Amino acid sequence: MQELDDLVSSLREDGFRITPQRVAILDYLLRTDDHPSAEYIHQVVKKQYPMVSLSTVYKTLDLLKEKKLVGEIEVGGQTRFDAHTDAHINLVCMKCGKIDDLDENSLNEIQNRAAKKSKYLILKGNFELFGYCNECKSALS
Amino acid sequence: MQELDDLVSSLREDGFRITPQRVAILDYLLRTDDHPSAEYIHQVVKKQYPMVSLSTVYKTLDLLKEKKLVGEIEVGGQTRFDAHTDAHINLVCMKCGKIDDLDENSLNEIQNRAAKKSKYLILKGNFELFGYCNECKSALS
DNA sequence: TATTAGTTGATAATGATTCCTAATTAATAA
DNA sequence: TTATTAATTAGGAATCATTATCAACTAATA
Ligand SMILES: [Mn+2]
Ligand SMILES: [Mn+2]
Ligand SMILES: [Zn+2]
Ligand SMILES: [Zn+2]
Repeated sequence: MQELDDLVSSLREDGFRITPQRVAILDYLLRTDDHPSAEYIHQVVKKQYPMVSLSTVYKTLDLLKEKKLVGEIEVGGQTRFDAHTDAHINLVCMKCGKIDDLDENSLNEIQNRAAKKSKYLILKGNFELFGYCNECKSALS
Repeated sequence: MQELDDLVSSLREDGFRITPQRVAILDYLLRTDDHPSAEYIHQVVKKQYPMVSLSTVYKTLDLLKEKKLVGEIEVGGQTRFDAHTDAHINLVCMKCGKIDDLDENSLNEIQNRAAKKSKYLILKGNFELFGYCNECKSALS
């Protein structure tokens, strides 16, 4: 994938070492829209690279967050990660735990207006809607 | 305060027991706009009611969440609470940890539009902007 | 005032995340 | 290609916010 190669090159240019662990984690994050937890990323990546440790997953995620290649949202006491870095809505199903993305044009404008009104220097925004997904709401007790 | 009395009455009508601990915790949440953590609520309430335990703070917060009298946002690995239950933006300072409220009319409309587009049954929304508050951005290294 | 089911306080358990460090290895140049 | 070395990793221990447990207490009711 072109995007993966570009990002890997840019990490190397920034002086970071390119390890198979880092590439595998970034590759998975770029391919999925699952909003996986660190634990889940570990399970997935281990299938292809059984040597990857959970510690390395956490450290790689820290690196990718710092480089703004992934975002994070905290849900139910754990952090879920997302390589979809434009401002968007995350729909969180409170029953099955699924998280879906939803584009919403007005978010950037809201963010700019908020920066002006509040005098905060805004670095990122998280927009979360909690409820039941289409499947889970049908199966409500 | 009238609002406190009304809410206490409504809790009693729902069959919950009215204890001094519960009243003190709800009273503090209604008076502050601090977005306190459970630990912080415990510190504050203990000054007036030294017998309140942290366990009780957590259990009371569960009750108030269930009754939708308080909302919660997860920030930096801990939960912060808010009796301001209308849809609004929470501005989170990543340096000093302060959280400010900011009203934004379009949020309810966004939420309705998202419910239609996604087919989710939406139960609540959290809108968080992260950055540096006016004081902290001036003091940036 | 007695009854009793709901509530509390103290403490243990849990679990996601962070910390620590010896062993490994990606990157560079001889 | 091989040697050098500082960055990175793996694995386990530590942390800490939250949840679970349960005997003692008490708000509500009659
Ligand atoms: Mn997303
Ligand atoms: Mn708020
Ligand atoms: Zn669902
Ligand atoms: Zn600040």
